[in-house]
Amino acid sequence: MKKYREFKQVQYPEIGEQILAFWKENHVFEQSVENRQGAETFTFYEGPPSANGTPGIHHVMARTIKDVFCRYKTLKGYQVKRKGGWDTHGLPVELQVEKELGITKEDIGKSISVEEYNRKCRETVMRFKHEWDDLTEQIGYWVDLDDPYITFEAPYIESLWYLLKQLYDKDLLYKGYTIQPYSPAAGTGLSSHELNQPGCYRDVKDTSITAQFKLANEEDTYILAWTTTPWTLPSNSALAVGESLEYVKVKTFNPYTFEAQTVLLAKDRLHAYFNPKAKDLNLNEYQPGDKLIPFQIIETLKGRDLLGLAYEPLFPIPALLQPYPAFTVVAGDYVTTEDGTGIVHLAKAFGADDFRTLVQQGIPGIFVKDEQGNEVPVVDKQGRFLPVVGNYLAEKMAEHDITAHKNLASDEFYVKNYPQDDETHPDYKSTDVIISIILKNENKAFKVEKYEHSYPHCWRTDMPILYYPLESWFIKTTAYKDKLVAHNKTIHWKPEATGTGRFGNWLENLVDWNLSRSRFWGTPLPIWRTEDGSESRCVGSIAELEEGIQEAIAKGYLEKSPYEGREIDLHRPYVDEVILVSPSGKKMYREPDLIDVWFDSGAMPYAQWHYPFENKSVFDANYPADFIAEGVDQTRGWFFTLHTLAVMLFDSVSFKNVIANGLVLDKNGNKMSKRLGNAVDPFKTLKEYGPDALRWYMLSNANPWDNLKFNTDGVVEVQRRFFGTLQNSYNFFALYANLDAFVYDPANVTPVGERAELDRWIISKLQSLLIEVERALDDYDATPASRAIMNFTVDQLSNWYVRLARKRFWRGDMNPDKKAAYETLYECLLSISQVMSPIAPFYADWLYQNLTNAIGQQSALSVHLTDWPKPVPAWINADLEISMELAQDISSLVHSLRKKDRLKVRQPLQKILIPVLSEQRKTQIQHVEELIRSEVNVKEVSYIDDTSGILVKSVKPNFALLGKKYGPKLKQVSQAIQGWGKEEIAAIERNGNHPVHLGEEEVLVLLEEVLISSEDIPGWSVATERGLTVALDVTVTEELKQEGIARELVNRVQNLRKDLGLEVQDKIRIQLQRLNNEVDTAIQLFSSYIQTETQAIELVFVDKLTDGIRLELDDFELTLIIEKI
RNA sequence: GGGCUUGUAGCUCAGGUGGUUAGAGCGCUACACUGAUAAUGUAGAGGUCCGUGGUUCGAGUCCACGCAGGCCCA
Repeated sequence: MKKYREFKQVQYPEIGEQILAFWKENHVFEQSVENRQGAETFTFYEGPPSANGTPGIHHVMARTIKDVFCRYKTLKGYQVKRKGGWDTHGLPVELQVEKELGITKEDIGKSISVEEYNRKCRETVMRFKHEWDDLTEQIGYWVDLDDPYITFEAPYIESLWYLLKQLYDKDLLYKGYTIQPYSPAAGTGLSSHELNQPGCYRDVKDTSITAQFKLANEEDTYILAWTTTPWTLPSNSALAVGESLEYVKVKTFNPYTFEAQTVLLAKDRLHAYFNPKAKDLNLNEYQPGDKLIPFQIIETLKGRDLLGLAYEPLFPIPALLQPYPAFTVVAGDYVTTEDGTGIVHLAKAFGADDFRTLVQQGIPGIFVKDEQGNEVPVVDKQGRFLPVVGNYLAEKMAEHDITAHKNLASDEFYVKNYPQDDETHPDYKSTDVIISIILKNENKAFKVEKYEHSYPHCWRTDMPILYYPLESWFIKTTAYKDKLVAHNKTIHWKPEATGTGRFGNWLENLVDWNLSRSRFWGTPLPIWRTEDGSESRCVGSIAELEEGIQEAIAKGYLEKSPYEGREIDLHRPYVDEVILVSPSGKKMYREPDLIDVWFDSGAMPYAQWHYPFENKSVFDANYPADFIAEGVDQTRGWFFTLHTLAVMLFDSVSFKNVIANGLVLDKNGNKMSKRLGNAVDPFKTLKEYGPDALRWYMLSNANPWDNLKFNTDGVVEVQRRFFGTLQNSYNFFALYANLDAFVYDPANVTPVGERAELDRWIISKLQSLLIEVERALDDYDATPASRAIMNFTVDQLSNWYVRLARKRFWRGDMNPDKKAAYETLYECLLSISQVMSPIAPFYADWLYQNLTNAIGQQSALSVHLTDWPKPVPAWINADLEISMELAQDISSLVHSLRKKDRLKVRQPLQKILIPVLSEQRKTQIQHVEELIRSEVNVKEVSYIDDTSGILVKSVKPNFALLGKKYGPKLKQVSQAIQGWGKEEIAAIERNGNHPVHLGEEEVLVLLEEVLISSEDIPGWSVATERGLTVALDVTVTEELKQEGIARELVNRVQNLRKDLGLEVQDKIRIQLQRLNNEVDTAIQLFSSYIQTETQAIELVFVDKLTDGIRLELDDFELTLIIEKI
């Protein structure tokens, strides 16, 4: 009976299905977790995907990485719980719902209620859960799908509220403002998504001004700064320069007022403002109105020299003046000399860069107080100047006699043409133009021109947008910057650069986390405030909310609870209906904002367990995570929010090791997109190639943090080269083990020390492999691990061990050597099944079971329930590994020599000659001499050494050593060494050193500073590689020729046996037609050899064979008949 | 525009701390082997190591500036 299953051909996708069914039936995943009950935990956090879209091939990548390390740690003895999760809130869900319903945000609350809308979102968001679960199973990603966390569920949100309240109580939650795209025409802020709609950015011609800012402490000296939004100039409160840029002071004249003056701008921008033709003009000869304006550089200085310079504001409106350090020069890292003057005007309220820079520099912006005493920008939400500026402009228009298309009142100075005035009116003047004229007249403008650029427009109103400060709730992350940075340094990032670079820099340039989103489907901000904003509170639990509701009912502010007769739902609109009572007894309303969905996912370590309301001990045992993995695009998303919440609330990291993987691109390196049709369908790919080759390809092809150019050719190659070879090796084992009725008996194995050299070699290699794979996986490096396994399997085990050991398997009956060979091969295969199992879990389990089914109870049910194989250091034999490498190299050299002389391996040759320069080298080769002889089919190996007198040595400088010692003189020294002959080499070998003359000087070159080798044997055909030289005796004697003929015949008979479909153990009779020449002689001479090899009971010559098979050999023809006995 | 990242053979990728002749697999060409055979071995062709400067006796490797692709952020 066959103990080991044999396979003609293997369908990898079927193995996937079979093993998956096996896992399910036997609850292998559950067992792999339960088996480790009480063991040390290894905590993994699942970054929740969103199920409102179908999964793509890149999800296979991400999930494979997660799975590999969780499986590995399980084998290593840890208990690894993996709770799945779903991300359910956010804009993509809303947009999808709107698309399907054919509505826009404006319809919400009108044609559709918030209640209805959110119900729709809730239905939509889990739409593709089934596909996701399917994929997860099919690729073998082990994660608990039965009890996942879901971010829209009330307990989850309750945990979020708890965390928010912690922040609120620590005074880390505050209301401020941020510069956002805003449409005055529509009266609403726009998301970046809305701004990226096609057609939003349009080329428009705007009036641009290069304004002159007069230095406070220098006569007639002005800083030039350029802007395409002149209306922001009244809000200017600082100017930014590039610290390392070069600036020049130029003596010249104002082109509008012709006044003599000195201006300051970037050196690289000089040509944009001054005509080179005017370079040599004399400043004294300038007449007002001259076309060419002379100029003269009087000083060059660096940007950093300008820092702190004070200047006078362009618009001296008393209400707008601000205390020092306003109106000074600061450094801006984004300043360039691409356009403008290399000096950038900053208006805190109207630019995100401006805002950030001024906040960092501690410089006030230009704001005025409204009736409530709040600071507001000088442009209102309708997009027009407040009267404080409007009045000034109107006065100046009168003063400078400027006529516009209509009489502009102080509240009619719109910064863009929002009233849609007739721009074709002959006197039409935009506010930008009016400002320009005023500045020109007041010697405050150096250049005014129309400038065409791309500017964003509101997709609803088609009107230009403004960047405008809007109210938002923030988490004061900047207060924890140092701790965030310090904790990050303890995190092990793969690749490291993402942690230090992308993530580290992000932390260094941290701004407060803007939590607010003006949306409907998401976690509501649990903050209630009185209408005047004087009192507020943050609700941290459902109980607290219900208490508050009761209080409000008692007070008469609420008629009844919005939750009367329904389950608690913390979403809008229900929470919006809740009114709370302030400490002073006033009504409090919820701030209408939702929070950033990244808070949802960043809080999963706590919220997935409904912490702290439930599962406190589970949380404690699983915090922080040992390992997480997501795409590198999550750096500022999930990675950041996980880290921030952990540091701010728990003064801890939330993950210790993280892999940030790259993108999966199409085979040409383009981004995959459903629209372009180059997206790879993971289900189709799985069906075709099965999960193992796909997973293996993705991890072995390149490091996961490099982008992967996904090409199915690569999957095919992995399947053929690695899985095919491995399967072949297994089949070979199974075939002969079954013939010999060999069954591996763990209780009775041949001690390694008693096995053949070849066995001990592959076992040594195997130990090295175990160590290497373990080291790589411990360092979260799956790619080198997979490559090492592949290399061992293909190059060492299959192409060397099995090839050389073949004869031991098929020759004779069971004997100790044969048993050891079976055991060795079996152990290698078994270990491979284990170390490959994290990466290729299906095939590995299948292989493991095929190997172990015969020994029943003594093995585990599944490879995933085993312990990681421990390497045995005592089995590592470095000398033997070197010897075997020499055998491989020598064989390769002999093969190439045979090839040069067209001598087939089947033709035996007498001997090879190997020069050896040391006794040690000789011993190493002698160890494997037998192997070499049979591999290359030669009778003997001889060695020649110094005593032979025929060794020809050559010498090369060892550059690494000599370079360090001689530096610039290296060339001379190495030239001298290369000129050495026999005597010098002999001398240095004898004395340990040899002198070299460098002109006058003499230096001693030491023996270890040169490399001596032997690359020639006079009179022999030799080949050399990596310092190893081999010569082959190519003489074919009569005897060798006869043996060659015998081998040739054996070969042909074997082929015929196979053609006839004979089994390995079948016996035959051979009849040959007599030729009466040296062929007959050869065959007779080697008849017993031929008979043994071909299992021929009889070998007879006859005179005439009528139905014989004609064989054409190299030099002769044969006619023969073989028949089964 | 900024930060990070990648660029080595036709393709996919290796190439600690600088060392003179840059490797592997696939593909291609030729030859061989044949009791693993839809497997295997050997040899050959194929390189501006993205470019330009620099440091050095010596640069794929270190530095600077570019170019091209990618991600994130503005």
